[in-house]
Amino acid sequence: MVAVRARPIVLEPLAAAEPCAHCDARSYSVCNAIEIKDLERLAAMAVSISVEPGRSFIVEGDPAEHFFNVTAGTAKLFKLLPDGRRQITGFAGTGHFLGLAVSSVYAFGAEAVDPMRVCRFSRPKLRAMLDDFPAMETRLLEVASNELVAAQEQMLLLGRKTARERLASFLIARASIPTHCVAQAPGMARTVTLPMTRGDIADYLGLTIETVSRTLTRLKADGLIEIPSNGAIVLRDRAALESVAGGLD
Amino acid sequence: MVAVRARPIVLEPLAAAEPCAHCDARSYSVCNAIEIKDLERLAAMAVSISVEPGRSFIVEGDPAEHFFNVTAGTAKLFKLLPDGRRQITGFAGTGHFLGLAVSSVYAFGAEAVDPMRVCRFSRPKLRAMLDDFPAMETRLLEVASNELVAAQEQMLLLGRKTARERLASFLIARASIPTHCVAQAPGMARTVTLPMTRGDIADYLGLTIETVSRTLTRLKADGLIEIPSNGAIVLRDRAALESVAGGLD
DNA sequence: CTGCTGCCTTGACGCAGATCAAGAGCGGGG
DNA sequence: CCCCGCTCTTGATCTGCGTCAAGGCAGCAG
Repeated sequence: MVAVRARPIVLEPLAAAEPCAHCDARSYSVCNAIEIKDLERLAAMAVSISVEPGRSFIVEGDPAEHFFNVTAGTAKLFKLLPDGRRQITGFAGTGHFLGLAVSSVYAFGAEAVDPMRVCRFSRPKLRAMLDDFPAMETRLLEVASNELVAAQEQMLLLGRKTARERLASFLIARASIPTHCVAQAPGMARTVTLPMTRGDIADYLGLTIETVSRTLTRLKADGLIEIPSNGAIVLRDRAALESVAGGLD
Repeated sequence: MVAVRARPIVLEPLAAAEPCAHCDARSYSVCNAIEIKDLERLAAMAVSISVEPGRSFIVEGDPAEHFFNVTAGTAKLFKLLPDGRRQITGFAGTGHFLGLAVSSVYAFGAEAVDPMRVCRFSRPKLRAMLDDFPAMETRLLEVASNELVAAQEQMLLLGRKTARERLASFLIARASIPTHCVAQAPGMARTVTLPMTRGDIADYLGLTIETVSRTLTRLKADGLIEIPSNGAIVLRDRAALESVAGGLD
């Protein structure tokens, strides 16, 4: 196992509309602003890439030449301090759009958490596409607005919540991601799958690995969750978790 | 002095293009995507409002009926937990656009820090305007992208930086706001004015008032800053501050 | 002038979470 | 099968920042 940090391998350019029309991610993503008849043009500019776990496909500070669209798997997005401290600013799952930045360089890095597939677009080409299809730009603004709201929520978490509240908030938020939970009834999802490590969770919540581990153990002892395996957590008392996440009791 | 929390008073609807064409904020703001000949239409839908210090003009959870554009003064944007813990997610100065949210309710509150003027737009009207002028939507996406980058930077600060690093970062960031510093040469601004209280700074940086006060005192003792008055700080050693802000030494 | 009211500073002390350290579980390779 | 490497858990101790408490100081009203 050598040179894992090398650039990901380009697999196939998408020649026809086919791949976009049948893409799993389309219904979640910005692409759904494009009508089927125009999908061919979108497909022509996209390049499908697979990224293996641990490999990074966006490097903070590199020239921002591409946009990405996640079609499978999960990425962690992060910023680093020179001494190695890391803050994960978000996890990008299926349908997530990456690379929004006016600047000429990426403001964050991105690395695959599990086996991923992404669609890659060149910035100038996507810009041209946006000029031709204002609906897509509207959709993009919508996405950006939602992320802004999520970012504000995360600032509240990082600035003002306790470790216990952070973990509860994290689990509740994860439970509402369709891809990553086994839904019983709407809003009643019980089992949350966590593709990322404890270290990733710690860096996302502004804590250490040890505190994450201890806090999960305590939530389990309190009967709020079960931990069947490292990659899964069962929400036993969702109402109580929500109340903890909101800063009550 | 009673009922300070009441709704702000509407002053004058803007009848002609005049006020927009001569607006101090136009060059900073999204409005500069609109050509002069179309400004009249923009002016027709705007309502100019003045907000006195301490008065809130956006309430978290209220129906999101309006967008705002700051034309003078500074607002603090914040989220609250039920027990009163507060996280200020940003300060909005002249030219800042507020209210981006797909949701039907505001995701944050906004309160004037100093005497403010804002332009208010109804959401449906602005939506119609955006459909007619895609350039404005493009500009808005640009603004949203920049805020997203700033939000990620703030997450790094809140999740991973020490109190000293947070204050240094805050002062450096403030120094690059044209309205709030006395610029000597480009990038060489020395005096930063701080319209907000220590409590506001604390809630912005995820600290307490006491820690903000102590940390500023220590930065002063170390010769990095001077504190001529409560509302102003002189950056004596900008390079050293930048290095502290970046997590070095 | 005096007293009041906010805001800020400073000091003493406590605690949530970080750090340091030692296993425990577990999957993969030989 | 055992060994190795990795992640996770758990315990002991430390510490940066929060909490509690006591003034200082400037602006304003009377």
